[in-house]
Amino acid sequence: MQRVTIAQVAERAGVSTATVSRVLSRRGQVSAAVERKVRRAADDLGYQVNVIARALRNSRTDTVGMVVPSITNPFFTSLVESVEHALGKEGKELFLCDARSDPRIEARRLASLVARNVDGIIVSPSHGTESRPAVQQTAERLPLVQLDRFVDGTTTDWVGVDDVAAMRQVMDHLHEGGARSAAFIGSLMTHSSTEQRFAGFRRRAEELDIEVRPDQVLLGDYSVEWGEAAVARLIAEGGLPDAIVCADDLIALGATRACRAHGFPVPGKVQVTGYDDIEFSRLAEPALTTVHQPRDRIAAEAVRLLAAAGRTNEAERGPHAHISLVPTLVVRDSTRATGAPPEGA
Amino acid sequence: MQRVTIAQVAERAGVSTATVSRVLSRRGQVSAAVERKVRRAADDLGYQVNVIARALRNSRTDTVGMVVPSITNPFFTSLVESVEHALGKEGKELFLCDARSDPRIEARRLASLVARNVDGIIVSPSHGTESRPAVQQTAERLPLVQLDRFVDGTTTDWVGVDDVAAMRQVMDHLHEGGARSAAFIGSLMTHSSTEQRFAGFRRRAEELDIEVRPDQVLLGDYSVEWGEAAVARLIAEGGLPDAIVCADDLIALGATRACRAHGFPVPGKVQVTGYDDIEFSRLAEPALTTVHQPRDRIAAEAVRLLAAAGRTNEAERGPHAHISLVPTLVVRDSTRATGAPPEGA
DNA sequence: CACCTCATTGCAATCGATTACAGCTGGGTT
DNA sequence: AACCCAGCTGTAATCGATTGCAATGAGGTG
Repeated sequence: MQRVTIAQVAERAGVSTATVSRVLSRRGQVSAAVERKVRRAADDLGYQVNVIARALRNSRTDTVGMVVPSITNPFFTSLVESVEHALGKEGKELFLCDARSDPRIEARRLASLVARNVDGIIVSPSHGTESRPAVQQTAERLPLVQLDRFVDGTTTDWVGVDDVAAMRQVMDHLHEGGARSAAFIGSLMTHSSTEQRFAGFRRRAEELDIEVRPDQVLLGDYSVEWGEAAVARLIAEGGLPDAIVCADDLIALGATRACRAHGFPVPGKVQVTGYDDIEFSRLAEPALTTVHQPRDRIAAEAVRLLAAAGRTNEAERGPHAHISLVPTLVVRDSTRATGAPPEGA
Repeated sequence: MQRVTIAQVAERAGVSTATVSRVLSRRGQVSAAVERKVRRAADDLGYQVNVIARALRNSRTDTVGMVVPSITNPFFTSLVESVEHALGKEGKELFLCDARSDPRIEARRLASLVARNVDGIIVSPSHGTESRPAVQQTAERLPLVQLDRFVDGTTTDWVGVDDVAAMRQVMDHLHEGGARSAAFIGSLMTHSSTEQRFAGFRRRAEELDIEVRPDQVLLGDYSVEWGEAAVARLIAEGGLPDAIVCADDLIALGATRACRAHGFPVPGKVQVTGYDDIEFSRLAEPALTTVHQPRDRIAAEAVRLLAAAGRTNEAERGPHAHISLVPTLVVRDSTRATGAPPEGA
């Protein structure tokens, strides 16, 4: 395996390894005749550079590492796709790791990426505080950009959306649809995204005079199951409010399902909103009103920041950037059109 | 970045690099006192091996590469998750690549994995024939296992499910539900999976005397959109059969949606089945009857084959294994319970 | 006391590609 | 004719970890 080395190509072409390297990496001057001989030999032998050896010598791998909390969450997979696309344009490749929402696994992955000499790391941290040591240490060694979520109290580049602004749009829309009370279903506050989204939710609710009962703020995790369970609890403990605002689409999908299963039509009896605009939010019954994140743009900015960090010397690296993009509300069928009151109200 | 080398640890501990290496990789004999000194020094400096350098020397990277047609297809992401899990137990890591369903990108990814000296490759080829050269060449250099799909006429290890047996179960179930005619919606026959599934479909349909009109076999790609479009075409060109058998869940999700949108209740007027049992098949309305693939088992077998291939010398590698697991039918609400005739029949 | 054994430890080569530096060659200058 | 220069090519050092071989020294034996 991987038998053909530059030395063999050199021998076959009757030149030195230096010359072969110069031809194959297009650096330095080589006469046309020799170049032809070398290329010929390389093709004949099926030569392929050994990226490992090159990386050791250059301490550059043209590879970027990415760590996400869960590869089965469609939001992250589409983010990964966008990142890979953006990197492709720069001739870089992506090394993807799944942290399984566990800061310890996450720390191992980060360490392993550092050991692999990736040129930079893009991470969406699993935990708002427990991810800190690993992320911080990693950022001291390599260019690192946090994506979507971020760790409390770290100073690294970050790209994401303005959750507060998004929630403002959501609440305004629900209010127009007649909602005067609302529940919030999110993950534990250990993710910055839930924290931000909840903050935006609460602030605008107050401003619009939408009632939020403290026992109707339910925190679990980003999953369909949790959405279902949370709604079951709401129903058991005093009934549903006019609207249920969910911190992501998976939760919203589960919540919608549970509402309907318990005989509360959506959006007839209760409006439901999601967040992320994953593909299935469009397919759900009813199609989900949600917040669309500009994934390609987020990815592009992240890649740009990494590239910039890679070029400048570590010591003179400037202040870190926090890039916050504005997401857009996608109105579908799980909320009511303007002004319609709740059924039977 | 990555500043601490074995030499620095050696200096700090007052020993040679050889000794440090022996301590840190637990090989060879080292006195307890020296071992302590070395570990102490390594910890103090925050030493981490440079995997690149080690890989160059050992020509082993403890990394397995995986190439899938599309990372946004939930079936593949859950397969990836299973593979990563299985590899974790062996102390290996996964390098994941997305081929975007393009054999050319796929070829590039494979080449890059070879160049990166991965220990083995797991690939679900994008195309039944065009993927051949790249897969074949790669398999000559490295242990390689094809997963789920395979390339026509290649001799490598393969792990997947028995599509024909699965389709047999599907057809039997539909037949019991009263179906006497059926359509098939799949991807182009360029994927072995569609090919196999269609073969199983057709064979059992014949045996059960279920009518399959040639113009009701529609081939596009694995996507929700195609499922919707295909059903629209069926309706436009002569109406729906008793059952629609789809080559994967995404198609089935789209098909179901389109049926309902055009006023054909599922399973009332038409039964629909999927394949893969992705998470959203359970959440769809109605929940999808589908074929569950034993993903963990598939992944475990693939990893086992790779490990075995890695141990034996390439030359004396035995015959290649084709491991075919039996999937199970998951009956949900998009098909009819035993014996019920179509509505209005 | 001479000699042997065996556990430790160090030296230096090695993996494969890159590149600073030096050497060579042929043509152009004065 | 002596000298320069530019363009090409080769030699050898380098990246960091591993490991065969040799050296060292402590302890044991006769």
